Formats: sequence, C-alpha cells, structure tokens
Amino acid sequence: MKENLFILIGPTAIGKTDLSIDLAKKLNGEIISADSMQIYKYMDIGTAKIRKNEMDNIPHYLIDMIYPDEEYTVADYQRDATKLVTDINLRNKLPIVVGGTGLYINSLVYNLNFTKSPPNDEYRLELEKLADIYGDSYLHEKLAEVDFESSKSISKNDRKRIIRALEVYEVTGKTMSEHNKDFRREIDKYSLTMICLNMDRKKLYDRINRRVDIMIENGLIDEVNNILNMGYSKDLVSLKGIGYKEIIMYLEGDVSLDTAIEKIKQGSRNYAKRQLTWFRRDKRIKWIDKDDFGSFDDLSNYVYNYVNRCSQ
RNA sequence: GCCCAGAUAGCUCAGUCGGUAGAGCAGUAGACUGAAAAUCUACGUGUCGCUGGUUCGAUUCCGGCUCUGGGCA
Repeated sequence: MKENLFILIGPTAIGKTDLSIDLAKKLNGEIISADSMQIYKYMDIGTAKIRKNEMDNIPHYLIDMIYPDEEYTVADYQRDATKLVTDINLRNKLPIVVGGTGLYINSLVYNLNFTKSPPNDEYRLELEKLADIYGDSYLHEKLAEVDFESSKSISKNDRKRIIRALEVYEVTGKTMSEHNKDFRREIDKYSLTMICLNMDRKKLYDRINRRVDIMIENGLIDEVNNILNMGYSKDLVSLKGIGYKEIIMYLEGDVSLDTAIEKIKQGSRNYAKRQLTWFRRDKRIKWIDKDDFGSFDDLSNYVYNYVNRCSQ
C-alpha cells in the first residue's frame, strides 16, 4: 500500500495558503510547508507566513523551525518532510505539501539521494578563493578534467554549480554525472497528486505588487528592524530573502523607501516567473488556471474532486 | 522673452567622422544536488521628436518648429 501524498504548488502570491486550509478541512489533511523562507522564526510578514489564527486548527509543519542564523538545507527538508508524510499517513490523514520552493518539492518527488555527498565547507572555501584569483573559468576547466560530462551542462559562469560538482567528486570520489544516473528518477513510493495553480501573468504581477504594499502596511519595516536589533547579521542567508535585503538597504540609507518597495516587487515578480519555469518541467503536475473559476468555492470544489478521483 | 543642454527599444542611456543602430534594466523562454526567495543560460526593428534643406544617400550636418530639463531675466 503506497503512502498518499498531495502536493499543492504555485508561484508566490497566487493564493496557495487560503486554498490549502479549505482543502485540508475537506480532505481531512495536515499541511507540510515547502517554503525555504518560512522555516525561519521571526520572518513572518515578508514571507507571507500563515498566522496561527488563520490555521483553523489544521496542523502545520516545517514552519518556524529554526532561527535566522541557523542552517537548513534541501537534505534536511527531504528528511523531515518524508518522515512527516509517513507519520500523517499512519494517522490516516492526508499529507498536503504546500509551497513554492521547487528544489524542496523535487526532493520529495524524485529519488534524490543526498546522503552520500555531504558538503565540505573547507573545500568550498578553497575553491572560492581559487575562483576569486583565477576566475570562474579556471574552476570550470578543473571540472572538465575530472567530470567532462558535467562541465558541458554547467555554464562556466555558474560558480555555485561548478563548485558543487567539484565537491561531489572530492567527497565521494564519484563524478556528479555518475550520481545523476540515479537522480531524477520519479519516486514510486507515493500515491501522488500534484497540482499547480496559475493565472494570467499580468494579473499575477498585479497581485504580487499589491501584496508587497500590504506587507509594508502590516509592518515589514518594523519586522526587519526587530530582527536586526536581536543581533542577527544582515549577511545571513535568511536575510537575503526578497523583502528583507531591500528593507535592510533602506534602513541603512542606501536607497529610498519607494526604491526599496519597487525592488521587492520586481524581485518577487522575477521569482514567480522562475518558479513557473521550474514547475513546468514535471509532467505529472496538473495545472489549474484560477481564471477559469468564478469563485473560490468553485476552485476549491474542483480541486477537491480532482484529488479524490486521483486517490481512488 | 533670452541663453544652454537634451529628445534613439517599455525604462535609463550609448552610438553612428553621413551608408537606417546597441548596452544595462524590464519582458519572454530555459537550466537546476546539501545556499534554491540562491545561482546561471538564451532571445534586441525601434516612425533614432516633427518638418524643410544640403547630399546618390540624413537618425547623424544645417535651418525652422514642438516638447522636456537647467540657467538668466
């Protein structure tokens, strides 16, 4: 008997949260977040995190997991979310994964095995230094020597991926292209239903712009200020998130508030587009255009029926 | 009213010593292994403000006009 898993994804600001609560009630479900920024405590407004009183007693997991200066990787996510899916199934409830972080979703629906190739910070730092001195193309040539296959598919400007590929070889003794033979296989341990929400691009961008204005009204600036006052460094990965880095620039006097707000809107729009590119790749996903539905209830009922049909 | 500077892609601007033009951003598409809200790749036709003149040929040079800055009154 396969475990049930329902995944609801979509670009930022499309309205995943509202729908997920409604569906969780109808489907007797519990919600697992798939959002790389909502895992941080204190970062609430800027990540559009659901509030306790909006949860309607639906259990939520993988939100507010760690402090802004703690590390949390895909591998951690895969481990935690996989375990939750099993637990929820054992309680005869439906796990509903909701979020927009494509890599996190992939860690659940593909056979990605991270355990054999942990990161090596020292080696990374060493490679960073080499890249600073000799340029990214030097690292790329180095990669071509040990793993020609990967060097062909990774751009010579994509330092991050070049370093990761070299690291995999250094740590495991196997090239990344060898590892990749096991990767990207669709997982078959779940009875899986995946739905991606979408809508007219212009309308989506309007929604994003409006939501950023609301974040400001709701006190995003105070939120960022408070986090900095707690002593967290502005250089943390968490505070490089959209909405945070721009407000920090404003607080430091580098840009006007209007400029900061425009940058947040711009960054969010670009992000939404990248998310859609990511999701389009997985052919198992059922796409649902919100514009096709007259009301929220119509949409919710449609998705509810679709999920039920799939899990027959 | 006078003087000066500008008017070129959706935006900011570069450029053409006269042969109808190109960057960044935006936009669109794509990639994706322990940072992923990250990182990276590809895609550039637009009455070169309007109108006369010179010229084989003007977005480019000259004149006029319109508009926008800035200065002087």
